[in-house]
Amino acid sequence: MKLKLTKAAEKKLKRKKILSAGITIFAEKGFHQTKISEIAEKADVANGTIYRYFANKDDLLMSCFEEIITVKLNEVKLKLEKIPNKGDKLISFIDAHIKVFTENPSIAKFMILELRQSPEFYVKYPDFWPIKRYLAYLRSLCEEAIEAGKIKPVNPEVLAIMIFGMMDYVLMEWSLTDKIDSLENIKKEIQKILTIGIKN
Amino acid sequence: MKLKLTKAAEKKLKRKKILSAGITIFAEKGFHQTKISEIAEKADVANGTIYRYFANKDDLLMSCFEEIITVKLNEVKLKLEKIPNKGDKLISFIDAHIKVFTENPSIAKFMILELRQSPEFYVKYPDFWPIKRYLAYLRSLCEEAIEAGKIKPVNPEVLAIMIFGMMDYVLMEWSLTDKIDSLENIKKEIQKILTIGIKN
DNA sequence: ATTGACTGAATGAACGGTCATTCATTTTTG
DNA sequence: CAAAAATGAATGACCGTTCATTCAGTCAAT
Repeated sequence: MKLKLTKAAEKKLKRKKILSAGITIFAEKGFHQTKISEIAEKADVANGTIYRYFANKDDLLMSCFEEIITVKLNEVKLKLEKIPNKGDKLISFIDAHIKVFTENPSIAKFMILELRQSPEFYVKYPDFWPIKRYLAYLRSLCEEAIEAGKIKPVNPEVLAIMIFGMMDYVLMEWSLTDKIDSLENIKKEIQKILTIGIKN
Repeated sequence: MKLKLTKAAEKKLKRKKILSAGITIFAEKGFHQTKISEIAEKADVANGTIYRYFANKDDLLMSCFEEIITVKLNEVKLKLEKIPNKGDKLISFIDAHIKVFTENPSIAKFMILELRQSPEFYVKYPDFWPIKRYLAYLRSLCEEAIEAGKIKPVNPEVLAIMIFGMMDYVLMEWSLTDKIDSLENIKKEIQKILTIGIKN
């Protein structure tokens, strides 16, 4: 028996297919090196079809971000929900972040490389910047940890940005070279440095 | 009396002029949004002249990086030379880095934004990646501090990447928004967190 | 059950604007 | 007056986007 899908469901499915192809190819080649025609081919649709789902190439990229951030933020939240004490979540965040963003290679590459290349879009569409939601969540973890007295009363905004930036760059180096340590070691090192500092 | 320059000196001067125009305009608009003709105009040369000094647009961008990194790395080194004890340099690095990369707005923007957008070039020309020299210096500071017993024996490679990435992202947020604290506060916060950690 | 008109999705060839790059010519230099 | 350097108009490749056309599914009428 062939599954019968409603029209709306089919549309959503095709949209997802284009997004998924976009994520893969943007990750592989970067925004400017990626041709719409390549994404179309990978998604098994015609060039023009993409424009029935997305206004233009910019919009497609931003939608890919949106998609990934939504999915990944939920995954991270889910992982951290299991931790009973609110104040303890911050340190586990590093764990969850690394897991969630490295388990699928093409998504990892998309986030790590494409995101880095996107101040161009940050400047263009500041209101739709999807990372803001992710950073806001991280900041809320910092605030909770401070309130719980688990960590020192530093500026939560700055701390969140520091943690995110640090992991972003570490993961970029990790994904582009093979000289750097294993992720497991990196994770431990980051957690250690962040919690107790480097001072002897 | 008009200064007489040798041919070689004049050539170097024109090269610098093009580089300086490149840095300014790349910083303003990003690589892909910048037209060679704009750089030519700013540098007061013809389009074609640029191609007598640089192989192509990629090469020009990479040379701009090269130029900035060389100059700025020297400035940072100079600042840190004044610190007598080798082990103490690492914490002052944060100070020097922020000063050197924010004192000239267009250079700051170039480094902070253009560098972020360049994994594309990192992948294309890994051997010429100029940031490597900067990171290598930072790593050597970490190693010295460890040897001197000033900081805990963490992995210096990872620590250098963490510090660089952290500052890169913080400076990007700082340069693109006005919500974030003053640089002076940010600097202190980073140094505090890095030295003594966040744990209560 | 068959027909055929209707609808909106999908198509992909073609368009058009944009630059990076070239090179025949001019200008400068020594 | 060579030779080298600089010029900038012209070239042509590239690719995002469009839109006239095709196609597939739906359904009302017979």
